[in-house]
Amino acid sequence: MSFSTKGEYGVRLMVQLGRRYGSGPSSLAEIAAEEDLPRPYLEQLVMSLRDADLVTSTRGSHGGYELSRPPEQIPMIAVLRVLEGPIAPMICATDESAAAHEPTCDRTARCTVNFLWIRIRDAISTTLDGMTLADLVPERVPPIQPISLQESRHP
Amino acid sequence: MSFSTKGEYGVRLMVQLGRRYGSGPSSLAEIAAEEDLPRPYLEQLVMSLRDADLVTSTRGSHGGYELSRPPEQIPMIAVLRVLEGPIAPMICATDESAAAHEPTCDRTARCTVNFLWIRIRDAISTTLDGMTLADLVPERVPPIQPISLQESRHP
DNA sequence: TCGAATTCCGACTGAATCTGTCGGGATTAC
DNA sequence: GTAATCCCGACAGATTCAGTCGGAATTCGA
Repeated sequence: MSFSTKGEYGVRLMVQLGRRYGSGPSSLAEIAAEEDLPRPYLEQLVMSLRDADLVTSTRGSHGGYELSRPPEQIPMIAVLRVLEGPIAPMICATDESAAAHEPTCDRTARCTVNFLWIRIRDAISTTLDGMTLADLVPERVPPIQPISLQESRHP
Repeated sequence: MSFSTKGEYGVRLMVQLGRRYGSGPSSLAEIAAEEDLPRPYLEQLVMSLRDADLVTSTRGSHGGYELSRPPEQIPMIAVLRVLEGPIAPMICATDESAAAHEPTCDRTARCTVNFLWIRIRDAISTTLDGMTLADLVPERVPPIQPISLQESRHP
């Protein structure tokens, strides 16, 4: 039972974007270097985050990615759903299609076992419900003057 | 983010053993048939459960498996740890080696991100801590007379 | 207008894990 | 002795992981 690196890398990417929120788009190369992650792999991840409207992209030179809204308004459960798929310890206990009660419990012990998966799922969901990206972005850099960057960035 | 069928099948197996607790060993073939699961696959799972001393085996004819102790004394977290490995949403957040604080947080965003994985891990752990196998074994069959079985089992 | 920087996108791949299957050996009750 | 059962290791197809690669499309700035 574990998340994959998709989840880890993707969250780290989002945290970086959270720190830079308000400074315009950041290129993937920049973030990949700072987090020491393979840029082509991050590309895959950020595309799904974009499709989910969690980040927006700007093409062309000086383009990049930025959060689609402030970190406080980005629930971590949404981030993880995009990266890792629905929070479902077992197929019978999906969180997204919670309304669609499929009667997959035809065998004897299954129904009672579902109780376990649902408890686990709910535990994760409620934990994540209370968290936004802002909780993971402690050192928020205030909108920076591009002048002060120039000297310390590329020596 | 999901458990594998190891977890599902294994738990279903344990529930079956819970229902039969007190009736002597049950053969795998019996349980596999009742739960409609591949017996050779269950063999693999039950061996690790045996190695973890959650079930005991009796070899030879009329042998089989049974719980090593009553369902009330079998915490579900122990069952899932055996079947699925340590409860760790990410490598940096293992539950078993919680004492060994490895300083894997050398990069910038990692430390803050660990906070997330640890919260998730703790949510699962505390949920599971309160559950034993007895919670999943509602219809407990009292020790059965082998005579009544004989006619209804193999017609 | 050209070139550099960037996103966009699909295809490919080696390794690992999942989900089993198979075949036989060891042990025990009858 | 024989049938039932556990024990155990090897194998294998499918899927996912964790990337890599190459190039097309877009945009900014000189």
